[in-house]
Amino acid sequence: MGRRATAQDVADLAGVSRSAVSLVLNGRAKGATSAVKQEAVLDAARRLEYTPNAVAQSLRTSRTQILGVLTWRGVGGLPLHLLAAALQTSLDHGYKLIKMYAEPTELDQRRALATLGNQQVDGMLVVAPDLCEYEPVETLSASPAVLLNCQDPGQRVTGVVPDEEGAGRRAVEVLLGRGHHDIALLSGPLDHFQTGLRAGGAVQALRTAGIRPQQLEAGDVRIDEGQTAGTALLTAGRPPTALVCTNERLAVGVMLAAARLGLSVPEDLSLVSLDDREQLSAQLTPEVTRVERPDDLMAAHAVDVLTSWIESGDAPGAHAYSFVCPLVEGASVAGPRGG
Amino acid sequence: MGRRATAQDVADLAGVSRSAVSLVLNGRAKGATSAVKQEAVLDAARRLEYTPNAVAQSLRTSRTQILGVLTWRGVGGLPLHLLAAALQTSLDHGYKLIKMYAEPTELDQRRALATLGNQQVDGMLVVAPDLCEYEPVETLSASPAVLLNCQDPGQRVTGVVPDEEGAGRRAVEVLLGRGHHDIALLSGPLDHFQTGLRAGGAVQALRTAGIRPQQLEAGDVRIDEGQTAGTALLTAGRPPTALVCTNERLAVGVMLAAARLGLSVPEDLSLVSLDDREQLSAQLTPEVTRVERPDDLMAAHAVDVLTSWIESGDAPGAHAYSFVCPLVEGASVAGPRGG
DNA sequence: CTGAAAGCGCTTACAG
DNA sequence: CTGAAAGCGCTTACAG
Repeated sequence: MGRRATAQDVADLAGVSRSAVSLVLNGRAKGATSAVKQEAVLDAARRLEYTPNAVAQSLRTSRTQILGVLTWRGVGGLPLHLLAAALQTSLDHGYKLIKMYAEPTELDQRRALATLGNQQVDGMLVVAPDLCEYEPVETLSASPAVLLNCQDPGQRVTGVVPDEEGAGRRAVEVLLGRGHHDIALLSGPLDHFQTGLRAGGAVQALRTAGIRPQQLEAGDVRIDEGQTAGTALLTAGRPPTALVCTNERLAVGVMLAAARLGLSVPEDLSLVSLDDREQLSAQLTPEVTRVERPDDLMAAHAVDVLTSWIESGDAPGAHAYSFVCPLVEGASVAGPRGG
Repeated sequence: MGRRATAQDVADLAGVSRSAVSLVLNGRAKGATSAVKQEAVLDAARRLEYTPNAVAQSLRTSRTQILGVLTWRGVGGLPLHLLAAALQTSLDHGYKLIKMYAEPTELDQRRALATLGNQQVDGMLVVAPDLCEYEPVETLSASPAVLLNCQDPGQRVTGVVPDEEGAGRRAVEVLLGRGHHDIALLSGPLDHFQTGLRAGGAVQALRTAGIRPQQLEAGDVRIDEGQTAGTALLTAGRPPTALVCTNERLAVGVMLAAARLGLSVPEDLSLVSLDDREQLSAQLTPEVTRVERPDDLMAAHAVDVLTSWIESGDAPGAHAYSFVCPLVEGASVAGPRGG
């Protein structure tokens, strides 16, 4: 990049000392430096296209304006939307991000955190691909750190999570509200923590309404698995009038199954999906009613908490923030007889 | 994080000078330091859990082991898969990544590159969401930089791109090879550079075979648009026996349209899609035959070129690397009469 | 074979 | 109101 101008170069050109340059450029000259000199510095900086070397600044101030992000691959791959949202907010706050992948093993996590620590990051963000319990290693609880989409069972580190159980409940309530009694639930593998919560919330809402749910468990969260399960459900002796899917890929499969069987949504089957932020259910015809995970809000909140902690210097108590998953109404829900 | 141990601490504990610590830990002690002292240093470092402060190292060596990534939002959002692949390879090479979003405007690009420059990144990676021509600002061409999924029309900066035209051609050839003559093409908006290339390649292959293609242009790359277009195509007077979709979301829509109409793939319609790496066409039933963009290979190559440039110190000539898009056979192609 | 010294580019008390 | 000096934690010629 050629040689970059340094504060010394600016000082030389402006005819002042290096300290003066630093003060003026950092806005601490407030009357301590004559207006003429201030102008000279500003002008010299402009002409030399001077911008301070962030590495040198960091070494001196021991603040890097960098957040470390630790993430890993889950059943649906990386939490790309959460990561993108976190990056957006961080940049808005004037922080850069250094991301590390790690296997969820303790050794790997520790190694990645060490690398981030050497890099002198100002804080850490742990972003889980699937909602889970996360046991933080001690380095984490000792420094500014926030968990996103996971939570510390020991409550030592602040976590920001979606209310997945509430999302499952809400999906069911939409159908109950339209008068459905024959409601089925199609989920991914139930041993998966996140799916378990979603399904659990849905089942609980059904039980509360005195409905014994018909439950199907797909082998995997995939479109084809959804199609297979959907076909089985719809060709059974007495198919339900409504269905909740715990993931939108399953919902796509169900729509394909219904189309194949000549059945219409919502006339023959009302459908509500929990969303995984891939924008699939929104593009189906009819648009599928869904309960979404508020990735943008969650990520923004996590970054807000983290940066204000860094900037205030004192640790807030460890909280668990639970975010409501909002309902987005499509056109896939009608009454039990298509009404 | 409490106070981290410094090289001085290690030197004190080991009873040697700071220089000795640095030499031993960087493996440059080769006989210059007695074996006993080397052991003492290593041992002290271990006991203090010493790891060098990367910021201080960077300031001294003027190497950060950080790559700057510049990216922006395209029609399908961010190029998340390319970014994930680039991160993976970078970490494998011992480089961290700092990512910046920028609008594709020159001002924004310039600002983001300036931030990255202040951070003293060792090199820059420009990752485009959709294949395009990218006019690099001068800072880029003056430092180690590689373009991923875009290319410099002026050929000053190395670019790594997929052969989208070839992908379009290949999709058609699969159908021609099975004896189809009635082949339609469903694309996204043709004024989109990437879509234009895909469609162009397909049309060219069709023309070469003496086939005048039936072309449909969806208003947007969405499932529902694909479904609408697919329905129109399949209910027309004389529907084609085969179809190429330029994007997998369109293919999902076509599958839904076919299912609704009681038509089967591939018996009634053979289908080939160009893939956008969302793993949708792979999860349809039947699995859709597709031509994929080799994101992992492209990203790995871009990072390889960039890091070896950084490490060798001298700029390689600006190249344009074009990557072949491989065919992945599903079960969505048969002969014109379902044979 | 080893240690003392310089210096990367900054910021910030501290004298004058 | 301003400049000279120290120091962040490292690496690397350079004396001894």
